Amino acid sequence: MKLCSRDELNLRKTFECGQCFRWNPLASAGSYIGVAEGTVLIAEEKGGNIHISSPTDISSISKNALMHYFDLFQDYRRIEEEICLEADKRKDGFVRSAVKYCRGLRLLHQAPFETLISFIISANNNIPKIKISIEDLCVKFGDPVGEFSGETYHAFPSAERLAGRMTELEKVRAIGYRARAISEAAEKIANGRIDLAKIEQGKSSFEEAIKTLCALYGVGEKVANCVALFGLGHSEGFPVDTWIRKALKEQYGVEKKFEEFVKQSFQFHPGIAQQYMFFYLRETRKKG
DNA sequence: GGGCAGGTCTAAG
DNA sequence: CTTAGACCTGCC
Repeated sequence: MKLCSRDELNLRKTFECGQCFRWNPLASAGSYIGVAEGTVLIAEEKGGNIHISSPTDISSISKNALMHYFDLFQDYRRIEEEICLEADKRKDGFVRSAVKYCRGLRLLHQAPFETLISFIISANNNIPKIKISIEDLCVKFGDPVGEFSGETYHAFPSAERLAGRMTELEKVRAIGYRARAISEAAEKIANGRIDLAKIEQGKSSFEEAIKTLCALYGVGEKVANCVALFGLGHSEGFPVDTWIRKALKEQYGVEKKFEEFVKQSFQFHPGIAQQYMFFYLRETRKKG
């Protein structure tokens, strides 16, 4: 189905900016395949538009759901302007450059549990290895949801599926010591000790969401901010990782109390601004 | 083969 | 409250 104009959504930037780990490029240029909303989906550009299809039955999935998943109900032109206006006030050319570079990048609304586990895995790790672990996790614990080009695709496993499976979790490729954090999080969610739905945007404050997430073993400030932003819809999320930390130091001379500075300086769409900076940094400074 | 990777935990001042 | 070390493991 036709989703939107290609001006509104850039697939490469959206899928490769580091917010998600399960969308991969297909052989046909510019197309991506991934599992989202419980289905195998293919995203491609056709005649100036973005189309979504599926090798399986896609009838259960509404255009509305996809619009929400790709954050298409938001006006990114206006968001970009507001970020730039704020940046201009402090003569911040760096953010303006990042915004310009990232046009078409959208923040996805990803499944809360998948986001939580994915970013627990991301700690002290690198992207290729994160993807290996998540893929292996899905193959070993997730339901098969479709095939394409001779390959089977799997859904992200539920908390119930992962709870109490420590021994098997330890065998997931490249997982290492993170198995314990995944196991504990899955158990707390499966038995209702923690309810991710209750800390989504609109149902709890951002601060409450961060506090709840940080109570989980293996979840610190950075991971909590990623989960709040990418999985729970909290636009205030502003993950401070090694790249952003370096930028805050180089661009603004900030070396500590990042949270304070960020709250003061990025009042408009902090999460989107952060993702723009992150992707801009990574793309322009690959390997030094 | 040592070092690094979208950090977090723990122990100690 | 701040800070140093350890930490699974695939890849360079």
